Amino acid sequence: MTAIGFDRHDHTKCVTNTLVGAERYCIENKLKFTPIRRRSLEILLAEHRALGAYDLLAILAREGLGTAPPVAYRALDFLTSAGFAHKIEGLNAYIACAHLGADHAPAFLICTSCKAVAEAEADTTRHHLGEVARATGFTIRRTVIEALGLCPKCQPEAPCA
Amino acid sequence: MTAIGFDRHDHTKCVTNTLVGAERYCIENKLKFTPIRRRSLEILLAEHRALGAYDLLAILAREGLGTAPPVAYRALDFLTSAGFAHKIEGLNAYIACAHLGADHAPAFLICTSCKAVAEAEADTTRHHLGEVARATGFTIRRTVIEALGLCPKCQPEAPCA
DNA sequence: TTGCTAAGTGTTATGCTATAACATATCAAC
DNA sequence: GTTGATATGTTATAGCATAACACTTAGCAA
Repeated sequence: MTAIGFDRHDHTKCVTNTLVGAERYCIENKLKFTPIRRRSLEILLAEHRALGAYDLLAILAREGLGTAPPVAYRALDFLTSAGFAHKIEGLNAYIACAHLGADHAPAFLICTSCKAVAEAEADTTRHHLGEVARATGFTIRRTVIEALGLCPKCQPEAPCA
Repeated sequence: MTAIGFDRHDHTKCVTNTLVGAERYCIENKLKFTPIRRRSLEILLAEHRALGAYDLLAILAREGLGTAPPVAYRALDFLTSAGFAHKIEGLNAYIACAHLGADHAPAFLICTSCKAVAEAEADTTRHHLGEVARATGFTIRRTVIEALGLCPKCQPEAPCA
């Protein structure tokens, strides 16, 4: 398992790959990757950090792409539906998907200090929850798996570098 | 593992046990189990369903126990801090703890149709997330593990009884 | 071309969720 | 009975999200 987010990595590649992948996915599935949607994904991709809908809106507004809340929420709905972004329920915030293409149950490690987010795959967890669900007759639509705490950089003994 | 919530069980016992347990815990830890706090827990315990803060407030208001939002949020803060209740992040709602006393990482199966909630223990999941956390140097404070979907009663082919 | 349809966008208004801030009350310890 | 800590009452406001409706654009068919 890999957890993209806290480790060093080639972020330019990370951004490009996701944008290219999203573009291809949209063509294949006849979805419209409009300027607002594309720019919203770019903004979320800029850092591995969770962004509130109104934070996103503020940036879009600065760039003349829309001023009212629905603009941001529509873009976020599109991105999350398509699997290009995820909502972090524990923060009421959004983040670009770090494993685009995988049909996945994402799990997140969320730093409550600097809001950095690492995305991991949650297969094991999913199986575990799946067992309980089967036993009780429950049908799972979506899983929310989040660990809130402190990232390596924000540990008490080693303050943010 | 058990998942309290969807199965038939002696709910009167379930309520009484939790209230008695909460009372004992408060005495042992010198916490004040005031009328508002006690009544709030009773209200959450009434059903294995998630209740919004304002739903709780409406009931408290009807009974003359407070009218402004902070009343409900303070009670909920107390109950969740003490481990008597949990917040369901996926619904922005609250539910009484079904495993009082256990130092636990709860996992929830949440019916998006009728809002029934089953609480299970998430030891396996916790271990799994713990592994990833250790590998990346992340310190976990709290885990949110929720599966959203349909409960046995709300399955498409068998509408709510 | 024209017109139809579906999807996307612009905008206003509103509702739900949560907390800040400050005044008042209660209670236990000294 | 004063002090200090905790709980409660109250007003106001901040933050998150969506309903509803008008307008526009793109694609397709007659």
